[in-house]
Amino acid sequence: MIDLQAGALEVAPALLGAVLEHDGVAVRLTEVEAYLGTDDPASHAFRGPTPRTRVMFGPASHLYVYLSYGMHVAANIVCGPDGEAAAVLLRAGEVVGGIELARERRQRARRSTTPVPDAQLARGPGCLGQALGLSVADSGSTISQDGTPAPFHLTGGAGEGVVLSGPRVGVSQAADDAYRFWLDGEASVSRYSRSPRAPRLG
DNA sequence: GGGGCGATATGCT
DNA sequence: GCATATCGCCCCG
Repeated sequence: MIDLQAGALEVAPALLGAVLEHDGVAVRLTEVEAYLGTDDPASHAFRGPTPRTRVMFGPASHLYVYLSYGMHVAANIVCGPDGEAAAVLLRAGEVVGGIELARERRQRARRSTTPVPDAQLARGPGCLGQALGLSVADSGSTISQDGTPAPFHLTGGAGEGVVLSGPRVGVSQAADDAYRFWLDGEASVSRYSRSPRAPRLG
């Protein structure tokens, strides 16, 4: 059982290997990123609460979902104490349950009909959101770890496999902090891509 | 594996 | 109003 009330830098690596289940599909998390809150210029919470980011400021064990580029949904697990806007972005995972349903959802969200390899069904934040069938309406949903009825269930995690870390993907602020964590050797881990707006490495 | 672009809610000015 | 966005996909070498 993962202590989601801990800080994002502690929760993020602990989530690797954990399985998140929702609406018929289960994903084993292989890649995540920590976002620290109002102290973190890359976090959506940096400039204080807004209607969209309100849930990040609430208690842990809830989901923060937002729309990206008008067509992708990305999901974060809210962590830290109530009032602190810590969260962990779910970047990628391996579909370990409901794979047929995940395929259908991904296929429907795509324009082309070229088949998606199984390892890529939840590779990337937008793809993971599609595989789980998420929408922004799921923002604020509760996550259960003990079997209590809830729209989202989290099991396992904490200490399996080799955890590597590096800079977060696509962030222009604090672009050199190693707040991205992933499991070594997993095919479902997305390729690293630095934000074009991030300052050049010195 | 690099480059270009879609398609739109959000939040600042 | 408008720049931006925790992206993904296709096309081209």
